[in-house]
Formats: sequence, C-alpha cells, structure tokens
Amino acid sequence: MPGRSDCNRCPTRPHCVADGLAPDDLNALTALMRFGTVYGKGQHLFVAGDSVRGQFHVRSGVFKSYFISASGQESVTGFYWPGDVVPDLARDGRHGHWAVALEDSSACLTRFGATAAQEAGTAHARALQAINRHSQQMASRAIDHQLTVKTCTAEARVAGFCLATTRHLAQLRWLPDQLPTPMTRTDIASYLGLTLESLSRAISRLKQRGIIAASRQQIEIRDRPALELLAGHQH
Amino acid sequence: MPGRSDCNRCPTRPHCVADGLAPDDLNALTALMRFGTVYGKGQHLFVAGDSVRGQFHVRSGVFKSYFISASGQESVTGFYWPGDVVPDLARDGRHGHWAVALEDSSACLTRFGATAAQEAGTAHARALQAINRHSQQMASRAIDHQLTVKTCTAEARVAGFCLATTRHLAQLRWLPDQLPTPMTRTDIASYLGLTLESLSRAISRLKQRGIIAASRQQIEIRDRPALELLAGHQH
DNA sequence: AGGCGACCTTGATTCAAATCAAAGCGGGCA
DNA sequence: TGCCCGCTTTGATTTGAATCAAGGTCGCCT
Repeated sequence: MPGRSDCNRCPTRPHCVADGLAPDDLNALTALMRFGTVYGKGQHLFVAGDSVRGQFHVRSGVFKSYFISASGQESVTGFYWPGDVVPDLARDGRHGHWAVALEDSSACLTRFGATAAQEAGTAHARALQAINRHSQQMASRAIDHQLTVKTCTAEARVAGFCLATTRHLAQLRWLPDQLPTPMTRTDIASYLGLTLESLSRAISRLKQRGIIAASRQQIEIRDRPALELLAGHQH
Repeated sequence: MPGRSDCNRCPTRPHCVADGLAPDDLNALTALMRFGTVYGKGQHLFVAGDSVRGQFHVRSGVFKSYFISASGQESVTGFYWPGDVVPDLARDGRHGHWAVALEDSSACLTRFGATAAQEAGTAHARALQAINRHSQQMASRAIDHQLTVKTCTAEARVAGFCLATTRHLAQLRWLPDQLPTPMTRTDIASYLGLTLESLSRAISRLKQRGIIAASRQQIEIRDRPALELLAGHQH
C-alpha cells in the first residue's frame, strides 16, 4: 500500500538526484515521494496520453522509454538504470512517450517535476535546484546522443553506446566490469537509429577486432582506447 | 555599461522563460540578470572550455550552438531565437559547446542555472520552477530532434525542421508567414545531420513539388498538410 | 556598373546502411 | 533430454545519402 518511502534505506540513495543534499533538503524531496512499486518485465510506468502523475525514480532493474510514430513505428528514446529519473517528456501535462520495464524492476513515483515547488512550499529551493541540475543533465545527454546519431557510422555508434552507458553507470556509482544489456538487440538498434542487422554486423566487426566481447546479455570492453578512438567525438 | 535590465520593457517579456511569473517572482529573476549586451555577427557568447558565468537569454537576432569533435568537425546543436535561453551544456562548470551570433543580435547574461538558488536565496522557488520547466522543454526538444535525425530521410528532416522551427517560434509568440533562415545552408545541414548537397537536393525536391518556397534567407510553407505527412512522426 | 567571393545548386559516381532472405544459436518447457 | 520459438547472426542485393566535381547566383565592395 502507498506510503512514505525511506530514501535513507534506498540502495540508490547516494547515486540519485538527491546526491549531495542536506538532510532537510532530502526531506523536502521525500515529502513528495510515493512508496516504491514493483514492475514486472513488460509492465509500463506510463503510456503516451496518460496524464503525468509525477516522475518515476528507478530503484532497481532497467526501463526503456520509446516513442510511437504516426506510422506505428517504435523508436527507443532512452534506457534508465537504478538512480535515474525517467523523463516524462510531457506536453500539456500528458506523456508523449511510453516507458516499460525491461526486466523485473521497481520505481518510486515522485513529484519532482513542474508542480514540485507548489507542493513543497517555497522553503526548499535547494531540492528544486537538484531537480533542475538533473533536467539539465538530461538535456545535455540528449544532445550528446544526437551528435552520435547524426555524425557516426554504425561501428562508432556502438562504440559511443558502450562508452556512454558505462560512463552513465559510473555516474550512478555502479561499475560492473561487464556492461549489462538487459535490452534486446532490436532495442539497442532502435536507440542508435540502426536496423537490427546493421547493429549486429557492427558488433560482430568489433568482436572480430578484439575491441569488445559480447554475449546476448552483456558486453565487455576489451580495448577501451580503440573504442574511444572509434567513438571519436565523445567527450 | 553593466547594470539591471528592465524585463518589463524587454520585447521578449511575454514569451520567455519568465512567461506567467508573478511580479515578485520575476523580480527574483531580474535580480540575477546582467544588462543585455550586443553581439555582432560572428561574435561568440562562449566557447568550449569557458567557465560558465551564467545563462544567455536571447533578446534579438539568432544564435547557434555547435560542438567541435576531436577530429575538428563542427556539428550544429541548436538555433536560438528571441526569448530562448541558450543551454550551457556544461560539465564541471565549463562549457562543452560554442555559441555564436548568426547576425547582429543581443542577449542578457543571467544566473538562471544551477547556482540561481544560492544567489536568490530560498524564497524564490517559483522562479526556479520556471527555469526547471524550461530545462525540461530543452530536453524534450532535444529528444524530438533525435527522433527526426534517427528515423527520417533527408526530405523528412527538412519537413521536420520547417515545422519544428515554426512551432517553436509560435511558442515564442512570433508568427512570421515566412520562416526566417538567417543561418547558412551549411548550418542547417549540420544541424540535420546531412551534407550540404543532400540538404540542397531535398529542398529542391520540396520546392519542385510546390510544398515549400525557399530563398536563401527564408522559407515559406505552401502546403502544410503535405509537409506534416512527410515529417510523419512529428507531434 | 562590374567583378570578386561566398554561398548555393546540380550532376556523376561511390559507399554504407537498409532491405530482403535464410540460417544459427540458446533458453525454456514438455 | 530434446524440441520449439524468439532472438541473433550472416549473406546477397538495393537504395539513399556521401563524396567528388563543376557550374550558377547573389550581394558587396570598389
């Protein structure tokens, strides 16, 4: 049943949007939270057209967001790991994208968004500031990805994906030596603006050259300098 | 010489990030502002590596932001019109992109960003909220553009560009019947992830079909339904 | 007014990725 | 254990945009 979540017990506590906040400021955030909910694989956080109830903060598992065009084609717009906030990408208070769990996961419904200030009162500017920093990071990452998709060959996009995801997980203080890929190849291809086949070929070429090792559910970076060279423009 | 800008006299007053703010909240923003500065064509707001002094709010003219890759290639990441805030896309307090005036323009240096709360005190949450809404819109538009670049043919990208820019200008309450294009074809091509030649061919085909009319400095939408059909996935 | 230079358009060819097609995994379930 | 089905890889061909190359237009400056 719904209630307050205890952020201090959350495994994502030190890695999330609340990172670095003083106790009082964290309380301003938790006052806006709803208790973490479990989402089975394939279950949606929201679908396009839903009115925005708040922002979903990932606790465990992985989610993807995707957009469905007028012609019915699906395009993946992002992957979200524990500590991430799934952006609502709303227009007029309604979701424009879909968000679904890629494996059994959990997320907290928060009110971090546009209405947060009203709900928290005006005494919690620092909490809002943390939220704002997060929004700006989202925009920044979106523009980074734009660059990758606009200017890179298939191989470079894969290289960029591996590096950007690794870097992002590191920011969330998670450093697996193998990059987990709970999403399907189709999802990754869609995210990178490639076809399934082109992605597969690109991965195969990188494997042949010994730059990565890849199985269905994870990718290992074997030659990071080579990967960075390929990705080229990345920060 | 530097001083307070008078936002109530600014032509962008009703169209900008401050739209809808109560007088008190607007004052919280203007307290953070520096007087509008004139930038001649080709003059930079900032270059990559500069430490972030604040956010630039466009008053008149047009700016572009761009990124220079390790290989020296330039990629345009956005165009900014009167009322827009040029995103700083910063990492560790330093700009990652460049921003330059495409024609004689002016902009206000503001402190809308991450440090705003500290400077304004904690009593101005609604101002921060307006800023946050703006950041989220930036992220949303970036992801929209991602979709265009990932999934569209050259013609569809041009269609999407015309429609998205028109829509954006409309949001800034500016409704010219011809879409002004003070940027060069090279800039538009770079923004859309095309070569100059491919862009030119795409525009020519749309002209031939009577969907748009285009001269060097402006584009006229002659058949909006056809353009929307081409752009396909757009909202 | 004329000429120069920057910017834009058009044409021919090449190439990377999409598409079309078929064959391998590999995990789950009977 | 072995079969089946969804996911992935590999192969052949096509296509749309990049590249290479040449001409055209327009504004600005003399």
